[in-house]
Amino acid sequence: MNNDKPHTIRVRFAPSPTGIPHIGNTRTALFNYLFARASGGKFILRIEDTDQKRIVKGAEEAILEILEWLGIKPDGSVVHQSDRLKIYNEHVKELIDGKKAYEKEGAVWVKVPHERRFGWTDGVGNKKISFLGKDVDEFVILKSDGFPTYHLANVVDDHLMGITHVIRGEEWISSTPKHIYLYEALGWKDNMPEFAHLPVILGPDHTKLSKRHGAKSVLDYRSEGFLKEALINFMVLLGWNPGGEKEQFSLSELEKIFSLKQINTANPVFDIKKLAWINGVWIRELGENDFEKRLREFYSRDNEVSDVLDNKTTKGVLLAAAKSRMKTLADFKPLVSEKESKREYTIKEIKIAGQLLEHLKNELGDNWTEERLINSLRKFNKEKDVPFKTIYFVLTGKDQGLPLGELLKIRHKDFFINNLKSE
RNA sequence: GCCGUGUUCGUCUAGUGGUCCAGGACAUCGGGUUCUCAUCCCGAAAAUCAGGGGUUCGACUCCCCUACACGGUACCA
Repeated sequence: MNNDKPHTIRVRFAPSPTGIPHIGNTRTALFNYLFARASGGKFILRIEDTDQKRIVKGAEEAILEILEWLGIKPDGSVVHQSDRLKIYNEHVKELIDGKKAYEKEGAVWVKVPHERRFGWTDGVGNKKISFLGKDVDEFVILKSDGFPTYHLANVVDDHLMGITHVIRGEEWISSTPKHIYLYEALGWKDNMPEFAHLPVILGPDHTKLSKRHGAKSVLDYRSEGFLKEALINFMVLLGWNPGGEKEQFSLSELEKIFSLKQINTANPVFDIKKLAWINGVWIRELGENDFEKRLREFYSRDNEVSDVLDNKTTKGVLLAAAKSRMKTLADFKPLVSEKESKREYTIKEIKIAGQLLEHLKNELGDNWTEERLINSLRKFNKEKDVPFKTIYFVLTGKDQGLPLGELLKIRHKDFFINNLKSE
């Protein structure tokens, strides 16, 4: 099976369904996927459900949904290790028969020769890593519950599935000598995969990324209004850089230019500010129809926002005006909501509101157009020496927001008049 | 403790012996455009290249040591 097309690159993403993958784990999937696409190879999804006790309900569904949403589609069908117990058992037996493994305390163990040295050239950083056999602990390959451990199942599957490159997190570096030994013991030494270990993402405090500081899943980010394009762009730039000064990359672009050689060896620190920035970049990149589609998906259960989007006559101006003012899709509602909380007017502002109301009545009468409005506000600004910042506030009840011209089109003059009357 | 890996502006990074008294981006600060806020444009500040030894005519780039960080040290993955 592994020899049918020896030159085809095959990689796999092998998560265990013990929780919803956070952004770091998802980045591992992304890198595998990109490497496969960039080299014309295959990207396989394998669920490593060998630890029955720690399986979390819904975790596998979440993994699938993440890949689906991101557009990182696995090739072929999903493999479950729990379906392959017989295969692992056969290999365990082979190892026992060959005196490479032994039973002890109800489990099957392997001990690597102490005098040996196990080394490889890592695909990340292209550097040699090696361990002395004496530093590799004796380990279990088959647990007493009949399930294999990662070490055994991983090696057997990678070999049988013809995996050519094992791209995984750096927490596996010290296990790699065990894996190399297993390949040898099973007689597969001559077509071992290449190993590439990705540096893990650190939180802002330089400790391992955890829930506390942003190790959320991409599903969490999605519900906060982040775009998949931005998440992909952000993840790929954590530890990978093609060398130029370009910062914005689409998935399809990455599928062409990605390379393992350009992955850094140091641990990057997660920076939410940069994620927010790149998300804004991608929002501004959206065409009007696509922008509306994303908003409708995001606000599918919000009637107020849906109603606003249903108004065909104002939708165009609204979307155009909102787009440059958003970092996430969640920023849209505060921009358009009538119910948005307004702060208290100061005494001075109340006075100005009254004056402005008089001014506009005299200047505009019932004929409010954008041009007439702005011109008369300019006049008010000059005559009364009231800064536009204040004018904007007394007209809208907010310190910032959409431009007045757009607001006139969307909400009409009564909106302004009511704000000038209220205090 | 032991084993492994890493260390360039606050952060992401460019840089593979001379073109680097170190370039870009985010964030920060200042300015311009402007009806607010953004967008956009311009500019500033920000790294004695972790520290110390070598090697070399010459080191951010090669070697060694130290410090620190991260990973591993489970019948978890």
